[in-house]
Amino acid sequence: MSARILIAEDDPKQARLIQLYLEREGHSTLVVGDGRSALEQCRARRPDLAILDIMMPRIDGLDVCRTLRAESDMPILLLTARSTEDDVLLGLDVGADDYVTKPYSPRELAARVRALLRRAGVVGAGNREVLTVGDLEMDPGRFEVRVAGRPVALTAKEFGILEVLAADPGRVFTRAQIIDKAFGFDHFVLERTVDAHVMNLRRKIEADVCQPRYVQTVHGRGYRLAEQRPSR
Amino acid sequence: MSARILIAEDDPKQARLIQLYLEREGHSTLVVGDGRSALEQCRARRPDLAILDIMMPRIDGLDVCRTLRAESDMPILLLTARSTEDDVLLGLDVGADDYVTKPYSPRELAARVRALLRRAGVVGAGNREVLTVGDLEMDPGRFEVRVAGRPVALTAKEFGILEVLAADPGRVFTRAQIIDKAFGFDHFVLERTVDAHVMNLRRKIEADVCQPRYVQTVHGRGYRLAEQRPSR
DNA sequence: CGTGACCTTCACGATTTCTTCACCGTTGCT
DNA sequence: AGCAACGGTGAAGAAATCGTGAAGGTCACG
Repeated sequence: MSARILIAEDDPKQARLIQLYLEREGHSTLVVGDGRSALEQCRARRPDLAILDIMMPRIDGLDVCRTLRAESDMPILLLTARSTEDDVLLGLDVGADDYVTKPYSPRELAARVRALLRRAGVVGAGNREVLTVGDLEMDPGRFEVRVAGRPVALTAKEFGILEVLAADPGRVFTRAQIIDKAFGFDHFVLERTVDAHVMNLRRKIEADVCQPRYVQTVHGRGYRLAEQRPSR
Repeated sequence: MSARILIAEDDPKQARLIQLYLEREGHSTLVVGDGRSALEQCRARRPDLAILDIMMPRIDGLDVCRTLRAESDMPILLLTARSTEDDVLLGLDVGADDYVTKPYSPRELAARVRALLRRAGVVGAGNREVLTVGDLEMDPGRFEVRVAGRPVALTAKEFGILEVLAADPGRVFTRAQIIDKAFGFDHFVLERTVDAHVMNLRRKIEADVCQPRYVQTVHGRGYRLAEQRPSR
């Protein structure tokens, strides 16, 4: 349960406090004092979670968050100095997974870190939306998929893959992207593994596996979920 | 304290924002991205409250509201993009219980949700209501559970877990979520601990522990309380 | 200060799921 | 057509997940 955590906070006292608490929980920490370092270290070290103060020299936390979010799904927790709603709104808008407003209790911070870490790796944590594509319905909250009303039992990975594809029907995802988004970004598997899952998935949801109606192969690129042409 | 709330909003960011705020208040949410899904999910899941954006694909919020209102008296809150009076009038005319104009503060939204729920008797009743799932009855106010009329003595944790699951039957909860919601946000416990409690719980409420009728395992995800198929 | 209820963790085995591999048919390019 | 890269497929070993019993710890109560 230990993780590598980046702490971006320009006030050394604050940083030390956070560091102390998190290390007591068995995590290893890395402290940086400004936004640019935060960005660099996140890219280089790929921590399991980043804690970003919003007000920082050079690049502010919001920008760092925005940039990071564009590159990865790493869990990000924002520290907002003021508890004005604008800050919170902005933070979430920018893609943060959670926020803590100062002054905070270190205990709360640690708890939220813990919660975020547990949820990391869980696909669709923030994407609990009922998706419908043609005769295919999926409900991430219930871990349920129905084809033409008939429920289908999928495994975790199969569900994850379908979820990724369904997030943007018609768009082609490479195997690398699928592994990243469905399995978690620290998952090391061969790309061919995706093929195996896709096949199992097809066997469960396709009427004719040779002529997939939903999960289609794009030769040399990857897979996609076909947009269903409403036949009416 | 907790209600099941449907959020119909086509902008994922907005949806996530609302979701985060409401879940922090202890509610359980379900997000849909278009009007048709909103209608379907409302009919199928019967949430305690629906939040509808007016501008949505497929069927707009006003129509959804009108239709829902014709079939039930579920509390409905409309999100209107523009704050023109026409919209507001139209919204209320169509049977909405309240409306919030964008841009709104999440705090305000949460407050209105609370008010609506209280008015509807969902939350105000303080969960004095007895939850019934098949032959399982639980009375959170009394800390009492009965299976087929026979009272069963549960420990605090067992009761907490059952309560979390019962808040939204059919929905799958990860062990992390269960720990957060049942034990408290700052409770530090291995996820496997949940298993132990679930087993003890099953031994008390299940006729056949190997074929759980209530608390079911979802491999790779977590646990859920089965929806009981009314054998009509 | 002993007792018992409860919570948490651990360890083992059973089961399910994941991953890889090898073989072969397809596809796309020249 | 011929070639090389690509993807489908089934099987099998590896790994993850879960159920289960038991041990140790904490706390309240008598």
